[in-house]
Amino acid sequence: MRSKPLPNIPNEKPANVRAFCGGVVIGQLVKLTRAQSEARHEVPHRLVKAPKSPTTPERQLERAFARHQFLFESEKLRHCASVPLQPLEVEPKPVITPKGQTGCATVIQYREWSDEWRIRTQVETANNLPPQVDGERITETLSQRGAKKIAESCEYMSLKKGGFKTFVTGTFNEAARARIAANETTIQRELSRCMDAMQKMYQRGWTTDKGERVPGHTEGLSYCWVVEVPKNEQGEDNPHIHMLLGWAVPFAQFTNWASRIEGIWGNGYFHMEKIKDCRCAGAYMAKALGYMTKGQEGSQGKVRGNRYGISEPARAPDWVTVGKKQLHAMGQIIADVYDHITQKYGADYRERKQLNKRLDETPKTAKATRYQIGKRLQAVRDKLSSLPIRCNKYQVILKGESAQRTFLSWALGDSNKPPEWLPELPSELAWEPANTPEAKDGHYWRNLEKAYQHRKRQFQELKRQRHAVTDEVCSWMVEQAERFKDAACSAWEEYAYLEFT
DNA sequence: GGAGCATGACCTCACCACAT
DNA sequence: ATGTGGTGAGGTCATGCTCC
Repeated sequence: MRSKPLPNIPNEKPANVRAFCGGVVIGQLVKLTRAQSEARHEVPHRLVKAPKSPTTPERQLERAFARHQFLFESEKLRHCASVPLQPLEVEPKPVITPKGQTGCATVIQYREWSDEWRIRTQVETANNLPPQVDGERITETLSQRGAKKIAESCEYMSLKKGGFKTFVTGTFNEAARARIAANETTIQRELSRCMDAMQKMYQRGWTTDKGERVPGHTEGLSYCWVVEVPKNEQGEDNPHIHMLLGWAVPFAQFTNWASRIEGIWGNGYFHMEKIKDCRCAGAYMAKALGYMTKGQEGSQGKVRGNRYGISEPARAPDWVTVGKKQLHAMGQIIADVYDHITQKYGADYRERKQLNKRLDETPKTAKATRYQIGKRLQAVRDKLSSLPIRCNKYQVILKGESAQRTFLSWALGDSNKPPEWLPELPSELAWEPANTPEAKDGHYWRNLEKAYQHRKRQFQELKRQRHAVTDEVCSWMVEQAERFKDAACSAWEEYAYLEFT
């Protein structure tokens, strides 16, 4: 029986093969061709003339390999029987960071607009300088961060401000394209000029062509735009922008309003479309920017300047740190929760991923199939979003105050049975938040102190050998040490002030 | 996956001047 | 009163590496 092809069976240059098996050198066997082999069988003084089914070199080779395999396996078994196996560490020991450890902490944050709590570990990163940034800013793709900011803005607007209300597609006419190509202007510059004017119109109000006065707004205009530069059929750059506006007007004013804004744009078409379901604005944008969620492969067209923009009122406020505690066991606790969630709901996450992929691969024309996939996808999404928790290896996000309370009291070692979205917590893993780490617990201060101690030792050493140096050098050393101490102290004050006030 | 880090490029904002 | 545009001050963004 041959389960898999034999390795290294030479086809053309068999003489090169030198594999040891059962005392036979395979190369020599293979050297014999079928004709040679048959000739050998036809020796005159043998009773049996050439056999009907001669043992071919291939067959011999197979046998040799089988024998070798057998010997090898039995040798392995013998070895395993005589040498006892080392016990494997099945359950790794929980990692608990000692209290008072420098440079790491548990951070508790809150985001009001989504009513979410985030508990994460924070570690001071290596003090690496970021790369130098200079020259023109040219981007080829929308960054992950940009896509995230846009998605968050849509969510924020939907939850807090009634959502974006108008979807805009703006194009550039030939003259504008030529000016962009000639570096006379940038897309962003054109946009900011337009947004400046629109912002003023929004806040000051305006008069319709029928003489009707439309009052302005006290708050700023919410908007969010993204640039896209696909190639047209002739292979030329065809830049255009997609924009979401938190501004809509009654139907009677719409035409006048839209043509007025198109006038402000002045670079070509500025197509405005009322968003029917304001909570789905994010979907509009995602649809317009198919690539937004599709990783970073390939170029999406070169853009000089920024690739997207979000006005201040439309920006989703960031997380606010409400507490900073000892790291202690929190890193391990988060890792355990992540393990638990991926195990318990793994099937759902996998299904979501699979359905997303299938939806992506299904052509737009197959409406019925797409509808079916979409329906199942929605069901899985709903199921997952009904969980009060989501997490990755380094952070846990909890929806609402009660989930946050449940999580924290569980992490602190509450003996009550945890909800199904949390694992059992071994008692030795209970989190001890202890005292809040201060700036002094960071690497920065520790290093500063170390450096000062080093200088001090250097100086004392020199002082002991004073006879070896001149008074001048000695006083210079004193001055240096003192100067360093002053610099360190003032740097410390500045640092502590920045960090905690 | 998310965030800190430093920095240049370029944008946004508030305000002002001027035209209609 | 409204529209338009200029200006300086201050704000935002992208970038790559690193860590967990």
